[in-house]
Amino acid sequence: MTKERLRFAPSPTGDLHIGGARAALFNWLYARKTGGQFLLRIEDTDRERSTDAALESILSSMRWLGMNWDDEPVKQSQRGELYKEAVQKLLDSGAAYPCYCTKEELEAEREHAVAEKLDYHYSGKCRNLDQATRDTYNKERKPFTVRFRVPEGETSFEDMVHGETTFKNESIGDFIIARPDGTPVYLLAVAVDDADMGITLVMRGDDHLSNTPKQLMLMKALGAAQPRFAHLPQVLGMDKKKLSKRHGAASVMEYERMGFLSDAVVNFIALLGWNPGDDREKMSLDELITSFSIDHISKKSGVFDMDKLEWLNGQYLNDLAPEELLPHVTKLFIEAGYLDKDSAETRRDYILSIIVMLKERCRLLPEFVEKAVYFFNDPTEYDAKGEKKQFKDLSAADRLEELASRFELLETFDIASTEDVIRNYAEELEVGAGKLIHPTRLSVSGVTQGPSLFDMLISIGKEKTVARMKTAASYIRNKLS
RNA sequence: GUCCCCUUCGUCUAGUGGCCCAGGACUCAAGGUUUUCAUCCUUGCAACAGGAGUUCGAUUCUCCUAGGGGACGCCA
Repeated sequence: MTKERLRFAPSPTGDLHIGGARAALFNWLYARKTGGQFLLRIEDTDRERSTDAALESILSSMRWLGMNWDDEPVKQSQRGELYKEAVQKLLDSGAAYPCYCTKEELEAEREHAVAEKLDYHYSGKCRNLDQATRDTYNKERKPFTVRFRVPEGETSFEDMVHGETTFKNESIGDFIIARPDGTPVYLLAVAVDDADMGITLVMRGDDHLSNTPKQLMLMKALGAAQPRFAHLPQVLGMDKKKLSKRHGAASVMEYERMGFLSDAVVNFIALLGWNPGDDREKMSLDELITSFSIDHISKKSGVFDMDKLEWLNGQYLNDLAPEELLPHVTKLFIEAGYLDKDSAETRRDYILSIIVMLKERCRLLPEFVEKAVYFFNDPTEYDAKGEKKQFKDLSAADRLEELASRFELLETFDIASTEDVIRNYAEELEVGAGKLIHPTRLSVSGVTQGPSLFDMLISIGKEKTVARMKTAASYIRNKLS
């Protein structure tokens, strides 16, 4: 069996879209699974909208997601000759013809059809022009586009996800394949490139389903081998409309910025319109490769559910070893001003301990920053609700001060000793330990929730713990006097 | 308008004629664990678009209707 050759063909007019990323991923997975080739083709024939920056952004998103490609990416803008030859070949064989209709004329035709509620196709006005007329037009240097002469009959193909799909050719009007300046139009470029690149399987969005017969006809007329097709369902936003900027985040880059892990994003995207055939949800890249199969691709378009992505990301965050999280979290801490580069080195163990305490409490990377403030800064204010409950009278201040001084006397400030202090004092006061734990937490962290109090205290250290408790005590006295 | 595609819980989905008064996951709700929060565990709510067939039997097959999407560009 010959090796499969697949391709992803983005047009560099913006960042890598979630839908595009999914198409790329499926192609990549299939290529890697079958030991085939995964090629990149940059569809930049629209010079107006294509930019190098967009191309770079797309490539970097692909790298971030963990996809690599074989060979150098092919750029359509550099293959003008190839398309010209193909157009000439089609012209010579009579499979295509020059069309001298102007944009205005065509526009009028179209408007007329719409007004009359008629099915619009190109009228075929220039289809059977005699040679004499063409000669005169050419002598006048009348600009012309090249149109493909759609043959009679029907075009059908076996789509690997939709099954046999048939189009009547009469429902397809003669379409333009080259502009007056000789540049090719999408349909032609794709047909020529897929043939030239030896693509064996085209996997792309199902918005291309009705383009497929046109490409097939072109390839046939060109005498090229035809690839197989697999059309992927659309990715929709929560409102069931095509995912776009208005849905908040439509590009891969935005998810990176929001603090998602690439593995979680890939995993989630893979499950959009595909399933492994069993109940697995959290899957590594390798698992995805071995499990991937086209017959588990869905026909139904799917909604991008951010809640589920966040949940998945939380699973990844929680399952990752602290060491693996270290670079990500350190970077964010530096950005937040908690650390500088040097102290990040020396305080490695401290950061690691914070990660251990917080990772099961976070779903997104940036949550580490907000949840870790008090590991770096003294609280500047106290949670309002907590304050109302824990700092409501002078005895709260007394207790904090008493605890602080008992902590101060401790020779070893560890989990066992701090817990002893709290529990013993609670017993003396004949109250539950919670009565001391909650105010202590609030005084040291400023918030009412977080990791185990004792873990937190020893991590912050005796000195700071004591100081913060004393500060809180005088804060209470001040407020109540 | 014409052609093509699609239709299972709010969402992602399993299901290829009996195992389905439809299973899993997210969300939500309730309970348990926990010093708090989170994690984790348990339980619950919640769907085969509608109608005709075919069949002993349809979520699964056929047809029709409705709804949604795509194409009909000198955009890709």
